[in-house]
Amino acid sequence: MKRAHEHLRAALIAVLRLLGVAEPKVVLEKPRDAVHGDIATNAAMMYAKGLGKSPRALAEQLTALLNLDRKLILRESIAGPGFINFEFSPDYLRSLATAAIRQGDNFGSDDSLAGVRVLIEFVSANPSGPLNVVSARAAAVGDSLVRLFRARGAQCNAEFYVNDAGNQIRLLGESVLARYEKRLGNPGAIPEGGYHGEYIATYSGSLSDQYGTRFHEQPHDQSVVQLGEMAVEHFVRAQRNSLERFGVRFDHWFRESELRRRKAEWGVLDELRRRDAVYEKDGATYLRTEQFGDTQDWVIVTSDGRATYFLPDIAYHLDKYDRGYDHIINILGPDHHSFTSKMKAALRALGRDPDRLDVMILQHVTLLRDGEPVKMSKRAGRLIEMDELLDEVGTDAARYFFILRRTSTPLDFDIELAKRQSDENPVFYVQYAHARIESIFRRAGVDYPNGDEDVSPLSQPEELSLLRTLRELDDVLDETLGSRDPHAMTVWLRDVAAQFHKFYHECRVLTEPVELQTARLALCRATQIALRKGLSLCGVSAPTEM
RNA sequence: GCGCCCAUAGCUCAACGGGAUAGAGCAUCAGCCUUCUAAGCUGAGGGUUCCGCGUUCGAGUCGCGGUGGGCGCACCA
Repeated sequence: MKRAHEHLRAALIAVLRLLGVAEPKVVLEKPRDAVHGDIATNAAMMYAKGLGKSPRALAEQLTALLNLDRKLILRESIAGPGFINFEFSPDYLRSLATAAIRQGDNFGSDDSLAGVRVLIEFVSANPSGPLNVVSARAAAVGDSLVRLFRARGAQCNAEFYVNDAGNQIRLLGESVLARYEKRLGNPGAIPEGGYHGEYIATYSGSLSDQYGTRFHEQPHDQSVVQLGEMAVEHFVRAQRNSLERFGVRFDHWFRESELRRRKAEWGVLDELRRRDAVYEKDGATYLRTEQFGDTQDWVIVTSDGRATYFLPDIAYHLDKYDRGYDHIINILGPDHHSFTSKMKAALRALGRDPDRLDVMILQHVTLLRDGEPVKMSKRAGRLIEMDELLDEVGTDAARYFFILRRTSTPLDFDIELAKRQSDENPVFYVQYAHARIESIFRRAGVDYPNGDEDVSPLSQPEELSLLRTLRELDDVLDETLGSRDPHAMTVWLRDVAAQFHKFYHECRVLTEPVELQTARLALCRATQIALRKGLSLCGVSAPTEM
């Protein structure tokens, strides 16, 4: 889908070389205003000074020397301070329709990232309760990124880090046991820092039904350990179910307990010591993160000899590095601001290249109901859970809404708006375009076009604009992968749907003579393929009827 | 106090490594269905891109300094 761009770039570079530019860098961009054409370059303005010419004079010279394939680029013109604007040939645009039909589900995909290994860690919620809405946002963003990387042929893995070790799991066990004892009518108190959520009580209840008084009778410590482990498995399973329901599947659930079993955190400590990156103070062991670029030093071993969370986390990231990924991407919630500088400093201290690690911090999700903030679910005392949200608005609307804004901005999620089936709802606008196309095929009673159609009758402005927009999927993939943010996909989908609705309004399909009808059916089919592809990259369905 | 993120139309947001007259949707107002889904389309109004200085042919975009908001700054995870 880059044929015209690649051709133009090569032609411009050749001409600039001819004029004496040693290593020309050519920037091609889409003009903001469509009247300026399809592709613009500022090359004449960039190199005018160096070549001792005025930008416009250089632009004249460049265009005179350019040897362009008119099947791809129809014409060029010089404008403004020295821009050169190029216009796609209509034949090139039309060829995109049949190409899309032949590519089908592979439309927009290529192997430009073949051989690149990418690891994306996301959600990684504590296994002590159900997933909340921030986790849901992370799931939507992370999974879409995985799909986008794979569309470019990268070997991309999704990973969930399970914090199933350490003090918090003991607290979880204590909390479950306390609720369990209460249920049996025995005294039991949730410890300080323990878990009070109602889901703990629900889970404890199911235990007393299933196991009777067993955990009351055996030694306290044994019960705490067992119940902690059982609760972890219970909540991990529940989280996995919620995520699968959301269309999100992880390749690997990485267990912190596995690291601890290998004593990986202590191996890291040894290596840090060897590199003289730690010191003792007040009985605790500090990592010299400040020396390696953070704003402060951090404790990695407490004065009573326990590793803090940070140490096994370093071990975990070292493990990611050792697995040989080219890009290691973390998607974290808004309460992890300190993570990036901290972890990069630790990696630097260990002699690793911190640039391989890319940390995306997601901003908050504010749930609204008709504009009013909702903090608690109907069942009191608890944040809204991901499952409750899915019950109300469904997977499609939820996934789309979560990537509708850039990850760097807080997201207002209006539950009533997401449920509303109207023009205010951006998901339905896009899905409606897809369903509308299907209804044409239903009504026509014809087979889908196979890509051999003669599309030369397509010449209306609406038809050509639609084709231009379809081509841009390629640019959208570049952008989403570069920014590690799928949000641009929703902008493009809206644009495709809008261009289609305009076409639909201006151009009839089924009532036209057969040549035109055939060409327009091909265009409709290409649009449908593009919409389905874009939606599937977001994990959203493309309904054929609405 | 230190750090990260954000600030664009009444509201929610776009604007692809700096580009030409800053665009959509919602809301408001005015139109369009005996013809393929009106969950749609067309048009109108609406802006000192938070402020100031700087960098340059050119700044919403980059730099510095402010202002306002969000969030972090544990021998918790």
